[in-house]
Amino acid sequence: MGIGDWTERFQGTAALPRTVRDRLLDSARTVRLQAGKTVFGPDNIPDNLLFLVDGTIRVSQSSESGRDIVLYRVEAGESCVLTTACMLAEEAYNAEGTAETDVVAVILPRPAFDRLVAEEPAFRSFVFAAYSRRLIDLLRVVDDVAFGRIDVRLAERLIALAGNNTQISATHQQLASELGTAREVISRVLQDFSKRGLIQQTRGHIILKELEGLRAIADST
Amino acid sequence: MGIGDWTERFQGTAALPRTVRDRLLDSARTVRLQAGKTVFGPDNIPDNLLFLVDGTIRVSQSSESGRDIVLYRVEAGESCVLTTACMLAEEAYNAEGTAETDVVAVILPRPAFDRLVAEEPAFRSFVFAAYSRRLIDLLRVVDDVAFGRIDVRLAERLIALAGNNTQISATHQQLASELGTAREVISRVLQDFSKRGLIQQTRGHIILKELEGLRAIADST
DNA sequence: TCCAGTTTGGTGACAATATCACTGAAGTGC
DNA sequence: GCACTTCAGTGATATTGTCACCAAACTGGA
Repeated sequence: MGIGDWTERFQGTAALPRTVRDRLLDSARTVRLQAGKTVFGPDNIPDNLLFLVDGTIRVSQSSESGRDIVLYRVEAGESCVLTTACMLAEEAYNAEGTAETDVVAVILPRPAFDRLVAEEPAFRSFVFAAYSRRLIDLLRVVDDVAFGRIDVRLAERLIALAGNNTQISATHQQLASELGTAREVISRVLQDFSKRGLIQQTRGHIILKELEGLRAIADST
Repeated sequence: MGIGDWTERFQGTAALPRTVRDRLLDSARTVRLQAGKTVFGPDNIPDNLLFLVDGTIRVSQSSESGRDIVLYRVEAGESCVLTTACMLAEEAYNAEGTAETDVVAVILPRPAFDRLVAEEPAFRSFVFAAYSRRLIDLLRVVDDVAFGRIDVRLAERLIALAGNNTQISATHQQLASELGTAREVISRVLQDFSKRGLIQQTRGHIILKELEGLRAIADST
Protein backbone atom coordinates (compact mmCIF):
# COMPACT_ATOMS: atom_id res chain seq x y z
CA MET A 1 0.00 0.00 0.00
CA GLY A 2 1.52 3.34 -1.03
CA ILE A 3 1.78 6.04 1.56
CA GLY A 4 -0.46 8.31 -0.46
CA ASP A 5 -3.34 5.88 -0.11
CA TRP A 6 -3.45 5.33 3.56
CA THR A 7 -6.13 7.74 4.61
CA GLU A 8 -8.46 5.86 2.30
CA ARG A 9 -8.56 3.32 5.06
CA PHE A 10 -9.84 5.70 7.69
CA GLN A 11 -13.28 4.20 7.78
CA GLY A 12 -16.11 4.82 10.13
CA THR A 13 -18.11 7.79 11.16
CA ALA A 14 -15.67 10.33 9.84
CA ALA A 15 -13.54 9.22 6.94
CA LEU A 16 -11.17 11.94 5.98
CA PRO A 17 -11.60 13.73 2.65
CA ARG A 18 -8.76 14.27 0.25
CA THR A 19 -7.87 17.81 1.28
CA VAL A 20 -7.50 16.80 4.90
CA ARG A 21 -5.50 13.78 3.94
CA ASP A 22 -3.08 15.90 1.99
CA ARG A 23 -2.63 18.37 4.80
CA LEU A 24 -2.16 15.57 7.29
CA LEU A 25 0.55 14.00 5.21
CA ASP A 26 2.28 17.35 4.77
CA SER A 27 3.01 17.57 8.49
CA ALA A 28 3.35 13.90 9.21
CA ARG A 29 6.14 11.42 9.31
CA THR A 30 5.75 7.72 8.70
CA VAL A 31 7.25 5.24 11.13
CA ARG A 32 7.54 1.49 11.12
CA LEU A 33 7.59 -0.64 14.24
CA GLN A 34 8.43 -4.28 14.72
CA ALA A 35 5.91 -6.61 16.27
CA GLY A 36 6.42 -6.74 20.01
CA LYS A 37 7.77 -3.22 20.40
CA THR A 38 6.23 -0.93 22.98
CA VAL A 39 4.47 1.97 21.29
CA PHE A 40 3.76 3.92 24.44
CA GLY A 41 3.65 3.37 28.16
CA PRO A 42 4.20 4.98 31.55
CA ASP A 43 7.92 5.18 30.90
CA ASN A 44 7.56 6.15 27.30
CA ILE A 45 5.14 9.03 26.99
CA PRO A 46 4.77 10.21 23.41
CA ASP A 47 4.46 13.86 22.50
CA ASN A 48 2.57 13.38 19.31
CA LEU A 49 -0.48 11.73 17.90
CA LEU A 50 -0.41 8.36 16.19
CA PHE A 51 -2.46 7.18 13.23
CA LEU A 52 -2.26 3.55 12.35
CA VAL A 53 -1.80 2.83 8.67
CA ASP A 54 -1.21 -0.88 8.91
CA GLY A 55 -1.04 -3.46 11.67
CA THR A 56 -2.52 -3.71 15.13
CA ILE A 57 -1.63 -2.13 18.44
CA ARG A 58 -2.75 -3.90 21.58
CA VAL A 59 -3.47 -1.57 24.48
CA SER A 60 -3.36 -3.26 27.85
CA GLN A 61 -3.09 -2.48 31.51
CA SER A 62 -0.91 -4.16 34.12
CA SER A 63 -1.53 -4.63 37.80
CA GLU A 64 1.06 -4.41 40.52
CA SER A 65 0.73 -8.14 41.04
CA GLY A 66 1.72 -8.78 37.44
CA ARG A 67 -1.63 -9.58 35.94
CA ASP A 68 -2.58 -7.91 32.65
CA ILE A 69 -5.79 -7.08 30.85
CA VAL A 70 -6.31 -6.03 27.25
CA LEU A 71 -8.33 -2.82 27.01
CA TYR A 72 -8.77 -2.64 23.26
CA ARG A 73 -6.93 -2.91 19.97
CA VAL A 74 -6.13 -0.11 17.57
CA GLU A 75 -6.57 -1.28 14.00
CA ALA A 76 -5.45 0.21 10.72
CA GLY A 77 -7.36 3.39 10.00
CA GLU A 78 -7.78 4.30 13.65
CA SER A 79 -5.89 6.70 15.83
CA CYS A 80 -4.47 6.01 19.22
CA VAL A 81 -6.08 8.64 21.40
CA LEU A 82 -4.75 7.23 24.61
CA THR A 83 -1.42 8.74 23.65
CA THR A 84 -3.00 12.18 23.80
CA ALA A 85 -4.60 11.31 27.09
CA CYS A 86 -1.19 10.30 28.32
CA MET A 87 0.23 13.61 27.20
CA LEU A 88 -2.30 15.52 29.21
CA ALA A 89 -2.41 13.23 32.19
CA GLU A 90 -0.73 14.26 35.37
CA GLU A 91 -2.14 11.30 37.21
CA ALA A 92 -0.46 7.95 37.22
CA TYR A 93 -1.73 5.29 34.89
CA ASN A 94 -0.35 2.01 33.74
CA ALA A 95 -1.71 1.39 30.30
CA GLU A 96 0.69 0.52 27.57
CA GLY A 97 0.51 -0.02 23.83
CA THR A 98 2.32 -2.86 22.14
CA ALA A 99 2.68 -3.51 18.43
CA GLU A 100 0.93 -6.80 17.97
CA THR A 101 2.03 -7.07 14.36
CA ASP A 102 4.56 -5.11 12.39
CA VAL A 103 3.08 -1.65 12.29
CA VAL A 104 3.11 1.29 9.92
CA ALA A 105 1.95 4.53 11.49
CA VAL A 106 1.86 8.21 10.78
CA ILE A 107 3.12 10.48 13.51
CA LEU A 108 1.56 13.90 13.77
CA PRO A 109 3.37 16.40 15.99
CA ARG A 110 1.33 18.29 18.52
CA PRO A 111 1.36 21.71 16.77
CA ALA A 112 0.25 20.21 13.48
CA PHE A 113 -2.44 18.30 15.33
CA ASP A 114 -3.71 21.51 16.92
CA ARG A 115 -3.75 23.28 13.59
CA LEU A 116 -5.63 20.51 11.82
CA VAL A 117 -8.20 20.24 14.58
CA ALA A 118 -8.73 23.97 14.35
CA GLU A 119 -9.00 24.22 10.62
CA GLU A 120 -10.46 20.97 9.36
CA PRO A 121 -13.92 20.04 10.61
CA ALA A 122 -13.62 16.57 9.13
CA PHE A 123 -10.42 15.93 11.02
CA ARG A 124 -12.02 17.25 14.17
CA SER A 125 -14.95 14.88 13.85
CA PHE A 126 -12.55 12.06 13.26
CA VAL A 127 -10.64 12.78 16.44
CA PHE A 128 -13.74 13.15 18.58
CA ALA A 129 -15.17 9.97 17.14
CA ALA A 130 -11.92 8.20 18.01
CA TYR A 131 -12.12 9.39 21.60
CA SER A 132 -15.74 8.36 21.86
CA ARG A 133 -15.02 4.98 20.43
CA ARG A 134 -12.39 4.32 23.09
CA LEU A 135 -14.63 5.53 25.88
CA ILE A 136 -17.28 3.09 24.71
CA ASP A 137 -14.67 0.34 24.43
CA LEU A 138 -13.65 0.92 28.02
CA LEU A 139 -17.26 0.87 29.16
CA ARG A 140 -17.48 -2.57 27.66
CA VAL A 141 -14.34 -3.70 29.47
CA VAL A 142 -15.70 -2.44 32.79
CA ASP A 143 -18.97 -4.21 32.17
CA ASP A 144 -17.22 -7.47 31.29
CA VAL A 145 -14.82 -7.44 34.20
CA ALA A 146 -17.32 -6.30 36.81
CA PHE A 147 -20.31 -8.36 35.76
CA GLY A 148 -19.28 -10.96 33.21
CA ARG A 149 -18.64 -14.66 33.68
CA ILE A 150 -15.21 -15.89 32.77
CA ASP A 151 -16.36 -18.77 30.56
CA VAL A 152 -18.57 -16.44 28.55
CA ARG A 153 -15.78 -13.93 28.12
CA LEU A 154 -13.29 -16.60 27.13
CA ALA A 155 -15.65 -18.07 24.54
CA GLU A 156 -16.18 -14.59 23.09
CA ARG A 157 -12.48 -13.94 22.95
CA LEU A 158 -11.65 -17.27 21.35
CA ILE A 159 -14.15 -16.58 18.58
CA ALA A 160 -12.83 -13.05 18.10
CA LEU A 161 -9.19 -14.09 18.06
CA ALA A 162 -9.86 -16.86 15.58
CA GLY A 163 -11.39 -14.42 13.11
CA ASN A 164 -12.16 -16.32 9.94
CA ASN A 165 -10.01 -19.26 10.93
CA THR A 166 -10.69 -21.90 13.52
CA GLN A 167 -7.12 -21.91 14.82
CA ILE A 168 -5.61 -19.74 17.52
CA SER A 169 -1.97 -19.54 18.50
CA ALA A 170 -1.87 -18.45 22.10
CA THR A 171 -0.71 -19.80 25.40
CA HIS A 172 -3.02 -20.01 28.38
CA GLN A 173 -1.01 -17.20 29.91
CA GLN A 174 -1.66 -14.95 26.92
CA LEU A 175 -5.39 -15.65 27.08
CA ALA A 176 -5.34 -14.91 30.79
CA SER A 177 -3.71 -11.57 29.99
CA GLU A 178 -6.44 -10.83 27.49
CA LEU A 179 -9.15 -11.20 30.09
CA GLY A 180 -7.32 -9.98 33.17
CA THR A 181 -7.45 -13.28 35.01
CA ALA A 182 -4.99 -15.98 36.07
CA ARG A 183 -3.53 -18.70 33.90
CA GLU A 184 -4.94 -21.48 36.06
CA VAL A 185 -8.44 -20.15 35.53
CA ILE A 186 -8.00 -20.24 31.76
CA SER A 187 -6.54 -23.74 31.94
CA ARG A 188 -9.55 -25.01 33.83
CA VAL A 189 -12.13 -23.39 31.58
CA LEU A 190 -10.35 -24.58 28.43
CA GLN A 191 -10.22 -28.06 29.88
CA ASP A 192 -13.95 -27.89 30.37
CA PHE A 193 -14.41 -26.71 26.78
CA SER A 194 -12.20 -29.60 25.63
CA LYS A 195 -14.18 -32.19 27.56
CA ARG A 196 -17.33 -30.86 25.96
CA GLY A 197 -15.75 -31.22 22.54
CA LEU A 198 -15.91 -27.52 21.78
CA ILE A 199 -12.17 -27.16 21.23
CA GLN A 200 -8.96 -29.16 20.86
CA GLN A 201 -5.76 -28.10 22.55
CA THR A 202 -2.11 -28.56 21.84
CA ARG A 203 0.74 -26.68 23.43
CA GLY A 204 0.34 -23.07 22.38
CA HIS A 205 -2.56 -23.74 20.02
CA ILE A 206 -6.31 -24.09 20.18
CA ILE A 207 -8.58 -25.41 17.45
CA LEU A 208 -12.21 -24.42 17.58
CA LYS A 209 -14.25 -27.53 16.79
CA GLU A 210 -17.80 -26.52 17.63
CA LEU A 211 -18.19 -22.86 16.79
CA GLU A 212 -21.92 -23.00 17.43
CA GLY A 213 -21.43 -24.39 20.90
CA LEU A 214 -18.92 -21.67 21.69
CA ARG A 215 -21.27 -19.03 20.36
CA ALA A 216 -24.02 -20.36 22.59
CA ILE A 217 -21.76 -19.91 25.60
CA ALA A 218 -20.61 -16.48 24.45
CA ASP A 219 -24.19 -15.33 24.01
CA SER A 220 -25.50 -16.68 27.32
CA THR A 221 -26.57 -14.09 29.87
CA MET B 1 -23.15 32.38 42.44
CA GLY B 2 -24.16 34.55 39.53
CA ILE B 3 -24.29 33.03 36.12
CA GLY B 4 -21.62 35.37 34.84
CA ASP B 5 -19.10 33.89 37.25
CA TRP B 6 -19.39 30.26 36.54
CA THR B 7 -16.51 29.73 34.21
CA GLU B 8 -14.25 31.01 36.96
CA ARG B 9 -14.74 27.60 38.45
CA PHE B 10 -13.38 25.74 35.47
CA GLN B 11 -10.17 24.79 37.14
CA GLY B 12 -7.51 22.42 35.99
CA THR B 13 -5.26 22.15 33.03
CA ALA B 14 -7.25 24.44 30.84
CA ALA B 15 -9.21 27.11 32.67
CA LEU B 16 -11.15 29.15 30.22
CA PRO B 17 -10.20 32.78 29.69
CA ARG B 18 -12.73 35.56 29.73
CA THR B 19 -13.24 35.86 25.99
CA VAL B 20 -14.05 32.19 25.68
CA ARG B 21 -16.32 32.36 28.67
CA ASP B 22 -18.28 35.16 27.08
CA ARG B 23 -18.66 33.38 23.80
CA LEU B 24 -19.70 30.22 25.55
CA LEU B 25 -22.40 32.00 27.48
CA ASP B 26 -23.67 33.69 24.33
CA SER B 27 -24.68 30.35 22.82
CA ALA B 28 -25.54 28.53 26.00
CA ARG B 29 -28.62 27.98 28.04
CA THR B 30 -28.64 27.33 31.76
CA VAL B 31 -30.63 24.44 33.15
CA ARG B 32 -31.39 23.27 36.66
CA LEU B 33 -31.96 19.68 37.63
CA GLN B 34 -33.28 18.18 40.82
CA ALA B 35 -31.20 15.68 42.72
CA GLY B 36 -32.03 12.18 41.57
CA LYS B 37 -32.98 13.10 38.02
CA THR B 38 -31.41 11.21 35.14
CA VAL B 39 -29.16 13.51 33.14
CA PHE B 40 -28.50 11.08 30.33
CA GLY B 41 -28.78 7.41 29.63
CA PRO B 42 -29.43 4.79 26.97
CA ASP B 43 -33.04 5.93 26.64
CA ASN B 44 -32.22 9.57 26.94
CA ILE B 45 -29.45 10.50 24.55
CA PRO B 46 -28.63 14.19 24.65
CA ASP B 47 -27.82 16.16 21.53
CA ASN B 48 -25.73 18.80 23.21
CA LEU B 49 -22.79 19.21 25.50
CA LEU B 50 -23.12 19.75 29.21
CA PHE B 51 -20.98 21.91 31.49
CA LEU B 52 -21.54 21.59 35.17
CA VAL B 53 -21.77 24.88 37.03
CA ASP B 54 -22.83 23.54 40.39
CA GLY B 55 -23.55 20.15 41.89
CA THR B 56 -22.41 16.64 41.10
CA ILE B 57 -23.39 14.13 38.45
CA ARG B 58 -22.77 10.48 39.17
CA VAL B 59 -22.01 8.42 36.09
CA SER B 60 -22.63 4.72 36.56
CA GLN B 61 -23.11 1.58 34.60
CA SER B 62 -25.70 -1.14 35.13
CA SER B 63 -25.47 -4.83 34.41
CA GLU B 64 -28.26 -6.98 33.08
CA SER B 65 -28.46 -8.69 36.42
CA GLY B 66 -29.19 -5.40 38.16
CA ARG B 67 -25.84 -4.64 39.69
CA ASP B 68 -24.38 -1.14 39.30
CA ILE B 69 -20.96 0.40 39.37
CA VAL B 70 -19.98 4.05 39.62
CA LEU B 71 -17.58 5.05 36.85
CA TYR B 72 -16.79 8.59 37.96
CA ARG B 73 -18.36 11.80 39.14
CA VAL B 74 -18.60 15.04 37.23
CA GLU B 75 -18.00 17.97 39.55
CA ALA B 76 -18.66 21.67 39.13
CA GLY B 77 -16.31 23.10 36.55
CA GLU B 78 -16.11 19.94 34.52
CA SER B 79 -17.87 18.88 31.39
CA CYS B 80 -19.66 15.64 30.78
CA VAL B 81 -17.93 14.26 27.73
CA LEU B 82 -19.68 10.94 27.88
CA THR B 83 -22.71 12.74 26.50
CA THR B 84 -20.73 13.52 23.36
CA ALA B 85 -19.52 9.95 23.23
CA CYS B 86 -23.14 8.88 23.47
CA MET B 87 -24.04 11.17 20.61
CA LEU B 88 -21.47 9.61 18.35
CA ALA B 89 -21.89 6.05 19.51
CA GLU B 90 -23.77 3.64 17.37
CA GLU B 91 -22.93 0.77 19.65
CA ALA B 92 -25.00 -0.11 22.66
CA TYR B 93 -23.82 1.08 26.02
CA ASN B 94 -25.47 1.25 29.38
CA ALA B 95 -23.90 4.11 31.24
CA GLU B 96 -26.15 6.68 32.75
CA GLY B 97 -25.71 10.01 34.50
CA THR B 98 -27.70 10.91 37.58
CA ALA B 99 -27.83 14.23 39.38
CA GLU B 100 -26.45 13.40 42.78
CA THR B 101 -27.27 16.84 44.13
CA ASP B 102 -29.35 19.63 42.71
CA VAL B 103 -27.47 20.65 39.61
CA VAL B 104 -26.92 23.81 37.62
CA ALA B 105 -25.51 23.22 34.17
CA VAL B 106 -24.91 25.06 30.95
CA ILE B 107 -26.11 23.39 27.81
CA LEU B 108 -24.17 24.03 24.65
CA PRO B 109 -25.84 22.97 21.39
CA ARG B 110 -23.81 20.97 18.95
CA PRO B 111 -23.26 23.71 16.32
CA ALA B 112 -22.06 26.17 18.93
CA PHE B 113 -19.79 23.48 20.35
CA ASP B 114 -18.27 22.87 16.93
CA ARG B 115 -17.73 26.56 16.38
CA LEU B 116 -16.05 27.10 19.73
CA VAL B 117 -13.79 24.10 19.28
CA ALA B 118 -12.78 25.45 15.88
CA GLU B 119 -12.16 29.00 16.94
CA GLU B 120 -11.01 28.96 20.54
CA PRO B 121 -7.80 27.06 21.29
CA ALA B 122 -8.41 27.38 25.02
CA PHE B 123 -11.81 25.79 24.70
CA ARG B 124 -10.35 23.06 22.56
CA SER B 125 -7.72 22.24 25.17
CA PHE B 126 -10.39 22.19 27.80
CA VAL B 127 -12.47 19.67 25.89
CA PHE B 128 -9.54 17.41 25.11
CA ALA B 129 -8.39 17.56 28.70
CA ALA B 130 -11.89 16.58 29.78
CA TYR B 131 -11.86 13.55 27.49
CA SER B 132 -8.43 12.54 28.69
CA ARG B 133 -9.44 12.89 32.28
CA ARG B 134 -12.34 10.50 31.79
CA LEU B 135 -10.22 8.00 29.95
CA ILE B 136 -7.80 7.99 32.85
CA ASP B 137 -10.70 7.70 35.31
CA LEU B 138 -11.94 4.64 33.46
CA LEU B 139 -8.48 3.11 33.45
CA ARG B 140 -8.56 3.38 37.22
CA VAL B 141 -11.96 1.71 37.40
CA VAL B 142 -10.77 -1.16 35.23
CA ASP B 143 -7.70 -1.55 37.40
CA ASP B 144 -9.75 -1.57 40.59
CA VAL B 145 -12.38 -3.98 39.39
CA ALA B 146 -10.00 -6.37 37.65
CA PHE B 147 -7.21 -6.42 40.22
CA GLY B 148 -8.32 -4.73 43.44
CA ARG B 149 -9.43 -6.30 46.69
CA ILE B 150 -12.88 -5.42 47.86
CA ASP B 151 -11.90 -4.38 51.38
CA VAL B 152 -9.24 -2.03 50.03
CA ARG B 153 -11.66 -0.48 47.58
CA LEU B 154 -14.35 -0.08 50.21
CA ALA B 155 -11.96 1.58 52.65
CA GLU B 156 -10.87 3.98 49.90
CA ARG B 157 -14.42 4.79 49.01
CA LEU B 158 -15.50 5.35 52.60
CA ILE B 159 -12.69 7.84 53.07
CA ALA B 160 -13.52 9.60 49.81
CA LEU B 161 -17.24 9.76 50.51
CA ALA B 162 -16.69 11.13 53.99
CA GLY B 163 -14.64 14.02 52.61
CA ASN B 164 -13.83 16.30 55.52
CA ASN B 165 -16.39 14.72 57.79
CA THR B 166 -16.29 11.37 59.46
CA GLN B 167 -19.92 10.59 58.71
CA ILE B 168 -21.41 8.94 55.67
CA SER B 169 -25.08 8.55 54.86
CA ALA B 170 -25.38 5.54 52.64
CA THR B 171 -27.01 2.15 52.72
CA HIS B 172 -25.03 -1.00 52.14
CA GLN B 173 -26.81 -1.32 48.81
CA GLN B 174 -25.63 2.13 47.75
CA LEU B 175 -22.06 1.30 48.66
CA ALA B 176 -22.34 -1.95 46.74
CA SER B 177 -23.49 0.04 43.71
CA GLU B 178 -20.45 2.31 44.09
CA LEU B 179 -18.07 -0.60 43.80
CA GLY B 180 -20.01 -2.86 41.49
CA THR B 181 -20.44 -5.66 44.00
CA ALA B 182 -23.29 -7.22 45.96
CA ARG B 183 -24.88 -5.86 49.13
CA GLU B 184 -24.01 -8.96 51.15
CA VAL B 185 -20.35 -8.46 50.37
CA ILE B 186 -20.46 -4.89 51.65
CA SER B 187 -22.36 -5.97 54.76
CA ARG B 188 -19.70 -8.51 55.61
CA VAL B 189 -16.75 -6.24 55.04
CA LEU B 190 -18.36 -3.44 57.04
CA GLN B 191 -19.06 -5.88 59.83
CA ASP B 192 -15.41 -6.78 59.82
CA PHE B 193 -14.47 -3.09 59.94
CA SER B 194 -16.89 -2.66 62.85
CA LYS B 195 -15.43 -5.53 64.81
CA ARG B 196 -12.00 -4.03 64.36
CA GLY B 197 -13.28 -0.71 65.70
CA LEU B 198 -12.61 1.14 62.46
CA ILE B 199 -16.20 2.26 62.00
CA GLN B 200 -19.58 2.39 63.71
CA GLN B 201 -22.78 1.58 61.90
CA THR B 202 -26.37 2.56 62.26
CA ARG B 203 -29.11 2.03 59.73
CA GLY B 204 -28.17 4.10 56.69
CA HIS B 205 -25.16 5.73 58.36
CA ILE B 206 -21.52 4.98 58.94
CA ILE B 207 -19.18 6.81 61.28
CA LEU B 208 -15.48 6.54 60.63
CA LYS B 209 -13.76 6.03 63.98
CA GLU B 210 -10.21 5.11 63.06
CA LEU B 211 -9.29 7.02 59.94
CA GLU B 212 -5.70 5.87 60.17
CA GLY B 213 -6.69 2.25 60.30
CA LEU B 214 -8.89 2.69 57.26
CA ARG B 215 -6.12 4.47 55.41
CA ALA B 216 -3.78 1.60 56.17
CA ILE B 217 -6.25 -0.78 54.55
CA ALA B 218 -6.86 1.54 51.61
CA ASP B 219 -3.13 1.88 50.98
CA SER B 220 -2.32 -1.82 51.23
CA THR B 221 -1.21 -3.33 47.92
C1' DT C 1 -50.17 4.04 69.76
C1' DC C 2 -50.60 0.09 67.29
C1' DC C 3 -50.23 -2.32 63.06
C1' DA C 4 -49.06 -3.50 58.17
C1' DG C 5 -45.94 -2.73 54.88
C1' DT C 6 -41.41 -1.42 53.33
C1' DT C 7 -36.57 -0.84 53.65
C1' DT C 8 -32.39 -2.20 55.49
C1' DG C 9 -29.14 -5.34 57.30
C1' DG C 10 -27.56 -10.25 58.89
C1' DT C 11 -26.61 -15.12 57.93
C1' DG C 12 -25.68 -19.84 56.21
C1' DA C 13 -24.96 -22.66 52.23
C1' DC C 14 -23.03 -22.91 48.09
C1' DA C 15 -20.88 -21.42 43.45
C1' DA C 16 -17.39 -19.02 40.91
C1' DT C 17 -13.00 -17.14 40.69
C1' DA C 18 -8.24 -16.21 42.46
C1' DT C 19 -4.04 -17.62 44.72
C1' DC C 20 -0.41 -20.73 46.06
C1' DA C 21 2.54 -24.40 45.75
C1' DC C 22 3.58 -27.72 43.45
C1' DT C 23 4.14 -31.44 39.38
C1' DG C 24 5.25 -33.14 34.98
C1' DA C 25 5.13 -32.70 29.98
C1' DA C 26 6.71 -30.38 25.79
C1' DG C 27 9.84 -27.70 23.33
C1' DT C 28 14.94 -25.66 22.67
C1' DG C 29 19.70 -25.37 22.19
C1' DC C 30 23.68 -27.24 22.71
C1' DG D 1 20.81 -37.22 24.54
C1' DC D 2 20.74 -33.81 28.22
C1' DA D 3 20.18 -29.52 30.74
C1' DC D 4 17.14 -25.74 30.59
C1' DT D 5 13.15 -23.25 29.79
C1' DT D 6 8.36 -22.73 28.82
C1' DC D 7 3.83 -24.42 29.18
C1' DA D 8 0.01 -26.81 31.19
C1' DG D 9 -2.40 -29.62 35.02
C1' DT D 10 -3.87 -30.14 39.87
C1' DG D 11 -5.24 -29.96 44.80
C1' DA D 12 -5.85 -26.96 48.70
C1' DT D 13 -7.36 -22.81 50.27
C1' DA D 14 -8.94 -17.79 50.20
C1' DT D 15 -11.87 -14.37 48.35
C1' DT D 16 -15.88 -12.85 46.21
C1' DG D 17 -20.60 -13.52 44.34
C1' DT D 18 -25.30 -15.73 44.53
C1' DC D 19 -29.36 -17.44 46.65
C1' DA D 20 -32.73 -17.95 49.99
C1' DC D 21 -34.02 -16.71 53.80
C1' DC D 22 -34.92 -13.93 58.47
C1' DA D 23 -35.14 -10.11 61.67
C1' DA D 24 -34.64 -5.43 62.94
C1' DA D 25 -35.60 -0.65 61.91
C1' DC D 26 -38.25 2.67 59.88
C1' DT D 27 -42.84 4.61 57.74
C1' DG D 28 -47.43 5.94 57.27
C1' DG D 29 -51.74 5.61 58.22
C1' DA D 30 -55.97 4.18 61.25
